[in-house]
Amino acid sequence: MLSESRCRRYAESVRLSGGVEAALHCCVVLTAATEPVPAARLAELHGVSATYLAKHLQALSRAELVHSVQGKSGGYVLTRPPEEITTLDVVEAVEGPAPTFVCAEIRQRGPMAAPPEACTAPCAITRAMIAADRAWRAALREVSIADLGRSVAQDYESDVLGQIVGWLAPAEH
Amino acid sequence: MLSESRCRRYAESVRLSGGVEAALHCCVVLTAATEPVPAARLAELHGVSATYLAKHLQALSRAELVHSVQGKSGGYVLTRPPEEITTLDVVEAVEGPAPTFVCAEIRQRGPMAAPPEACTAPCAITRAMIAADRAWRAALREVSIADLGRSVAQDYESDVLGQIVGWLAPAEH
DNA sequence: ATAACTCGGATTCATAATGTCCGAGTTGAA
DNA sequence: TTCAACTCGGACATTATGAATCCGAGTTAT
Ligand code: FES
Ligand code: FES
Repeated sequence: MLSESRCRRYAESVRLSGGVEAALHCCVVLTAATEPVPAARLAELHGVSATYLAKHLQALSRAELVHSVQGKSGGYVLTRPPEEITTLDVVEAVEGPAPTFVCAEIRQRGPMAAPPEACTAPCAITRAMIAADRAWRAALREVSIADLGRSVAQDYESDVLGQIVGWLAPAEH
Repeated sequence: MLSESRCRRYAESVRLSGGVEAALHCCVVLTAATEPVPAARLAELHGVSATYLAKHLQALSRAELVHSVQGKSGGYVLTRPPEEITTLDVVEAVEGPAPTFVCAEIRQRGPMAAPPEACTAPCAITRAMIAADRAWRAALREVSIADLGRSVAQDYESDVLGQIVGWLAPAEH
């Protein structure tokens, strides 16, 4: 459908799901919105599949980051002020709380297996991975949705968010 | 085959491939080894599929982390002293150099798309993700394979690495 | 010279992410 | 009060990616 042939050579496994990008962009938009925004409208705005984006918004809803308003003029609204929603919150909501590294306890397999009673503490390798994981999450926790909104505003001269909100509201109904 | 039903509920996408764990354990073992170790032997030691582990060792070989010695008593040897091989080197070799987050340029899609000429710099969201990615890699870079070996030695009283090397060498041949 | 043992890349299979659908619930207006 | 339209919510196919496998090329010790 799309002509894009975005060379996706990169494809081993550390990559995090594409839905994260959409979810974050949606959150930034919601930062500026004053009324509930339907998922369909957000999808049209971003040019992505409506049903698929809905799936991710549901994840945000489950994580209590956004509140869903049903009914005729319903949609999604942020539950907390944007300063209190971190990028990490969104990422964990969409990607799940899984750690980047899961130890399969390799050390307990094979002929030289370590006895289970010696494996109360995590393996040294696991510890290193967990430390890195913590660093990653800490960095994401430093940035709030509000920060992202401000950065976007600075990037473009014009008041992009304002324009977008304007486009959202009147919408031929 | 294996009775383990290791509940793998965690399954969204940030998780990094299981091969990393095996590769790192192999590197730690190679730290102590004095002679080339065949992939098959490493696989047996860890109780994992030989052919699959070979795949990952090849990745390490391509990344110039280990040198492959062919022939009758060949195998793998570390190319550099273990102090100069970081955990990050191994992870990148196995998982590929892909960043954790790839921006699909959502901002350039849809009715309110930003014009391409305004998108020379990466999106604010991308910047945040890149920063977190840097933090993650920095943490992994801090730990060398030699460090891991030392930590393992401290964890267990007995000289595990020595025992393993002993098991590797004589091996009914 | 031979034979055995090594790695190397190309191939197949299974899992999980992507993308989609229709039904339940709620709101707003007539 | 009734109705109708619009919303979200979870359950369902499809496709891409990772996991696991195989056999062939090359090298070395005998
Ligand atoms: S046993 Fe899993 S990382 Fe060492
Ligand atoms: S356009 Fe890709 S992260 Fe903003």
